[in-house]
Amino acid sequence: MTTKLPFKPVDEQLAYLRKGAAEIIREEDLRAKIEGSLKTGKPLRVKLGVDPTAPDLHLGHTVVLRKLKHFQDLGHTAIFLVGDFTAMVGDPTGQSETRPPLTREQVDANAKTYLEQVYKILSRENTEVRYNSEWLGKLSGHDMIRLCARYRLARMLEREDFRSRLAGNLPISVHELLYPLLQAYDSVALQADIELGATEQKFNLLVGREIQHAYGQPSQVALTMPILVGLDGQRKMSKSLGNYVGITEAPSEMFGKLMSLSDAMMWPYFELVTDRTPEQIAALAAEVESGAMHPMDVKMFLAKEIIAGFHGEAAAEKAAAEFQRVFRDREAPVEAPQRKVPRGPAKRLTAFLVELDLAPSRSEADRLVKQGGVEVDGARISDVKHEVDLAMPREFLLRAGKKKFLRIVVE
RNA sequence: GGACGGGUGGGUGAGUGGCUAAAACCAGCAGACUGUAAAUCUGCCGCUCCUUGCGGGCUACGGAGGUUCGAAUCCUCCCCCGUCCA
Repeated sequence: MTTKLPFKPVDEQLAYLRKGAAEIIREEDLRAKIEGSLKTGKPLRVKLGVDPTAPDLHLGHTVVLRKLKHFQDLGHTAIFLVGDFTAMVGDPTGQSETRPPLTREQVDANAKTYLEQVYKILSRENTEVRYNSEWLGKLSGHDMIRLCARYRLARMLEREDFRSRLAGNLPISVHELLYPLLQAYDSVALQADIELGATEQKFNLLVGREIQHAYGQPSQVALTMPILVGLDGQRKMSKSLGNYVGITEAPSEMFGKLMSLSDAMMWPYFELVTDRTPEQIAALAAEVESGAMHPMDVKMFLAKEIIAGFHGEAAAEKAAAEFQRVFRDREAPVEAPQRKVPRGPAKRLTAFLVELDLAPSRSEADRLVKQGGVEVDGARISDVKHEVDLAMPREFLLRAGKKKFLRIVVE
């Protein structure tokens, strides 16, 4: 036995890939493709396309990236497709309204930041990064018409967001209909064997299957991942809803956010954003159920594990310790972010809060103080007229609301 | 091109001349209770000024003008969305 087997057995691969997946269309096809690659020794081409619209990734984005990594782990080819061309079209998926297209500069800048973050999950060396302007930018008018001729309007309008917008008398621009076709054409150009996406991408992925077929290629397998519900436990994690955990956020920040998850919500998180196996997760759930473990402790595992993935073990431990100290033991944080302030005459506390970005407006600061949400060195200040003495160099801890702390250094 | 309906605060959505900074609900924020969870309760929820008061000023109902002592509400023009017909 000198030849090293590049791929694991079919069933083992399948089990690994199935983990956390919402749907695999069709699973038989996936099995066949894996078998084929075992025979020929050729890795499968797995495509994940992203719109470089939001350059700040959050945990929601990592769900599908993690699945791509799984393919990578198994020795297949991860194709990270930057939809630089399609971003300028604006993907309507999941949007209740037309998305504003981006300019070339925005797209380039976003793509760059995007990739840096992506490599926190994917292996840099083994990822094939492509830009779809490479082929979409070269399509002639004739090519476009040929592409459009391959699909039917009625089928296009079956898509949920088109249908509901139509029903709700909301605008649909014609170019939005092109988006699924262009995405499908990407699969043709890349000769994708598998395309990944969130469940909301299902329609687009299926169009890919049909278009590939129309262009004489075998249809890709569509593998969808569930959408990660945000911290509010209600809606999809997204930056604009503010219910997200950014992957570049500070460990302590992440920790606080993850701990604010409801108990029930931590299970999907274990499943979708950690590497625990379904069996391990089930075992934990059983322990919580039986009372052998406190849900909060389990949630702390979760938080630590996620943070360790982005910031390392040590940082995760530190964040956990700090969390315990501040919130469980109600002590002052050791590591509140510091802010240096020049010496000067005394200042209204409310004005000071706005200046430090602890409140968006003077009125808001006023409310915060009146409602007892502001503390200086642990002492609640509820007098709106309170003035902060900045005459002499000194240090104090300022708290605004539940989570915001700043160590103020007057110099 | 024609006929008709519509555009209100972060969202849904009331409101047809003063009592409306604009109902209600959702979201959000703060406090209490907790495990910074959830649930619950209480309060807040445009900006700004101060004498922090059921206080003053400013801004706001697609845009611009106009009528009026007074406009989200009436008029004119414009922009945007949808429906039906072609």
